[in-house]
Amino acid sequence: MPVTITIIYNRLFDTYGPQGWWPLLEHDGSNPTRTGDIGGYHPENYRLPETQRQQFEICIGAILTQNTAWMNVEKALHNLDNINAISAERLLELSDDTLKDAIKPSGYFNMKAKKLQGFATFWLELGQRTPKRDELLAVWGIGPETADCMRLYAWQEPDFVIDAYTRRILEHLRCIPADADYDETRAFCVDGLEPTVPVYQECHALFVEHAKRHYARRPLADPLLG
DNA sequence: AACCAGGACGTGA
DNA sequence: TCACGTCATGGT
Repeated sequence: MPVTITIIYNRLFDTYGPQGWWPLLEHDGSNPTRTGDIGGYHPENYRLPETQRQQFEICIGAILTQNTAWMNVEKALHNLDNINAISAERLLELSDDTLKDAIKPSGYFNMKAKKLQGFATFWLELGQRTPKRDELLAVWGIGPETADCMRLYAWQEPDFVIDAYTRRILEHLRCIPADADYDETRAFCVDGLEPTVPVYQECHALFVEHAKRHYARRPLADPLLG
């Protein structure tokens, strides 16, 4: 009996419950918010984002979190918020040095400053429209995962997100071959899973939560070793 | 104190 | 196509 994505999803959801992604700096507090080291989650509220500001925040967060711990991204987002730069117009008004300084905690600040400026320009050209996946991929600095994150969380389009954690888990469970690429991994996830935005959002977030707990690359420091 | 984090791009073979 | 180097800060 092969392990299907449905079985995995149901077990993860039973274990961890709704994750409330994508985390936002601020949102309607009437909905339950996960407390802990990192705020901003909004379990069971699938109506976010409700403003263009939140939509833009998700997009730049998706860029800033490339190969970077979310905690560091949060610092960068707070810095940008403090200079009122969570908006395409304001972000483009910043000098390179000001922008780099604000996002420094998220690492790769030279690259990411360029990526944010490129995306902000694209955002303004886009207007109110929902970007197609290919349009996002054509923007320098936006690859498959970032594009899917933007569409799934910022624009509520049912694009399944594959990240390193998802690959690691599915490979370990022998659901996909070791050399599976993005699209092959995505095909496994999409096949059999209810193609709705809430399910896709939760599934991605649940993979991350599960991997953080059980798929660390190396064991955590053991006090026995001094 | 090394190891790695919610990737993407440029390069050479 | 593809394997590999580069980008960089901060938590554990």
